[in-house]
Amino acid sequence: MKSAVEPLKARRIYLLLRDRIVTGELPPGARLPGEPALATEHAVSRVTVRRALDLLEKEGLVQRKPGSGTFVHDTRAVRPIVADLSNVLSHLIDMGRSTDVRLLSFGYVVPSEAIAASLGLQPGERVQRSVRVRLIDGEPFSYLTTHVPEWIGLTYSEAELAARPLLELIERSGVETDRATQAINATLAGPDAAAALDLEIGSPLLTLTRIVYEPSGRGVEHLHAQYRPDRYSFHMDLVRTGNDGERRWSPALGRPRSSDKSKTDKIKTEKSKSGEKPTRAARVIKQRS
Amino acid sequence: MKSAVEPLKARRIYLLLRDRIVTGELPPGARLPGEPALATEHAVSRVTVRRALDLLEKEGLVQRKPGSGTFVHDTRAVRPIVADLSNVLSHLIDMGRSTDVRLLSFGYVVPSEAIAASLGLQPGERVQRSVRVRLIDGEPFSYLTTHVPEWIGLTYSEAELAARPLLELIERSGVETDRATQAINATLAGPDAAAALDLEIGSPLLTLTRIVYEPSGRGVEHLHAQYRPDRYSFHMDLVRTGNDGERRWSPALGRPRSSDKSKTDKIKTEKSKSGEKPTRAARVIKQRS
DNA sequence: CAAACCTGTATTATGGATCATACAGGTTCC
DNA sequence: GGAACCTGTATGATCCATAATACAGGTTTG
Repeated sequence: MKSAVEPLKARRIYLLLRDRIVTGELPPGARLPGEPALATEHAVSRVTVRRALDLLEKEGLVQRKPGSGTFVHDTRAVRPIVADLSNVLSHLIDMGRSTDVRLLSFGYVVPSEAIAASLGLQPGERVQRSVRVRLIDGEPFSYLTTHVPEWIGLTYSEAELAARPLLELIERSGVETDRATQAINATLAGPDAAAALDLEIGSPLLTLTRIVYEPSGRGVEHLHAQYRPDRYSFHMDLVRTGNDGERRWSPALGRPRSSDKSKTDKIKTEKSKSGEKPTRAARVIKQRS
Repeated sequence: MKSAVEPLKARRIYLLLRDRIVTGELPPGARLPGEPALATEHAVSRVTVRRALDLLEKEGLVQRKPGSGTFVHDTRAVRPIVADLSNVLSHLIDMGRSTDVRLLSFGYVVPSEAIAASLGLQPGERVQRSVRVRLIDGEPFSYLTTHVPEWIGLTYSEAELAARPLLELIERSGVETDRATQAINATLAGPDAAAALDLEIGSPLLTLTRIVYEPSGRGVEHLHAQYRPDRYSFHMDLVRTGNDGERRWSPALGRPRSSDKSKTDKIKTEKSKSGEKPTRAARVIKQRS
C-alpha cells in the first residue's frame, strides 16, 4: 500500500503560516518564531522551514532581518471587502471604489447534467457559458462562471455581457426574476481560477452558487462564483427571533449597522499607488456593481 | 538561484482535474482522457497521472473501469448537510439524525488582541476558551472554537458546556443576548482542525465567525467555526426586493422551501441503531441543536 | 565585551517522487 | 477474431525535497 500523495512539507508550513497571518493571529509587526523553533514545532528540518519562509517573503507577507528575526510585514493591511447576504457590495459603491470586469470566456455549450437540471433544461439543450473576473481597484477578487439558457443568451452580445450586469440583460430580454437559491461553500483553487485571481493552485476559495428562477419556476441563470477569502467575505447582522426556550437567529434586514468601532469596519479608501500595475491589454470594461 | 518550491506534480494534476469536474466542464458520467493522453498533455509520466487519479478515486469523484476508462462519478455519494443562515440544522432534526459534541479543550486564557477587541475586553482580561467538535451520525463536520468573558464562563462547569448549548448557558447566567454579527469565509485546515475533522492539512474549510452581543453592546461570545465543505454548507432562498432599476436580493425568511414536506420541528429522541458505533471513550455527550 | 539569540550559507546523505519502459488482462469496435 | 484502445502492475534509474550538521556573521541584552 503506497502512502497517499501528500503536499510538500515546505508548502504545508507555508500555508499554515500564511493562514495565521491573514487571519490576524499573527498581527502585522509581530515576530514569528525562530527558524529552529518552527523546525522542531513542525517536526521538519530547518532547511524546509526556510523554504516556507522564502515563499512568504517572496509574497511580501513577511520581512526577514538577519540576526534579528522574521516579522509580519505591516503595510500588508488589505482588509477583505465585505459583502452582505445578497452579495451586494454596497460599501464599495458608496466609497467610490471602482470595479472592473474582465471577460475571459464566452460561448455556447451543452452544459453538464447538474447545471442542465438546475436550469430545468432538456437533455442536449445548449446554454451560454461565460467566465468573468471581477477586480476592485485593479486587484482580482472573484472568478465568476455563469450559465444561461441559450434562448436568453442570444438576446445580448458578448460586448454587452462584458459591459452590463448579467441579471440586467436577462431581465431586458423580457424574463421576470423573482426568486433565487444560493449556497455558500469552500473549495481549492484550480489552475484557471488560480491564474485569474493571481493565486497559487490549491489556495482556499469561498464559493457561492446561485440559481435564479423566473416565476414559472424555470431557472434562468446559474452562477458559480469563487472569491479570494483575503479580499472578500460575507457579512451579516443577526437578531434574536426564537421564542423563550428557542435560541435562534435571523438575519437583520436593511443596511448592516456597522458595529460601533469594531475594527472590521475600517476600510482604507485610498491606495495611492495607482497606475503602477497596468492591467493586461485584453478586454477590460468598467462596470458598476 | 534555487528553483521555487512547486507543488507535487501529482497533486497539481489532481487539482486540475478536480476543478474541471466541479465546474461542470467534465459532467458526471463523462469519460476523461486516458492516462497516456493525460500524461503527454501535462508532460508527466503515466505513473504521476495515476497518482492524481488515485486521489480523485479516493475522494469519490471518479470511478475507474479497467479496460474501459475513468469516468466522473454520477451520484455524489455524500450530500452535504444544509444549514440555513442562522446556522440552524433544521433539516437534521427533522430527519432524526443525531449530533454529538466532543469537548476537546477547556480552559481560561488571555485572548489574542483581535478577540479581546471584539469582546470589548480590557488588556490582560481573561476569557474562557473551549474547542469542540460536532459530529453527525458519528462523522465530524465542524470544529468550534469559542471565547467567552471569564465572568460569564465561571457560571457553568466544563461538564455543562459539553452537555448544553453554549448560548443557553450564557443566558442562564443572566446575560441577555439580542444581536450578533457574523462573517463567512474560507481557509485552509491547520493541524488541529485537520485532525479533528479527519482531513489532511491544507484541505479547504468553510469558516463562520460570530460575535454575540448583549444589549449594552458588550460582546459575550466569540465563535469561530470551521466546517468541512463536503459535509456542510450554507443555503438560503432569496427574493427580489430592489425597486425598478435596482437588482437586489434579500434572504427569504421563514423555513427554506426546499423540501415540501417540511414538517414542524419533529425532534426524534431515539436513534434506533444505537450502540453500533461506539464512539471513542473520551467525553462524548449527546446534545440537542 | 560576551553570551545567546537570530538569519544566511554550505555540506553530505537519504528517501520519496518521478520517469521511462515493459507486460498482463479487460473492453470496445470493426 | 483481431486491432486498438483502456487500466493495473512491476521494474530500475534518476532527480529533487528533505534531513542532519556545521559554521559565518549580525542583533540583542546584560
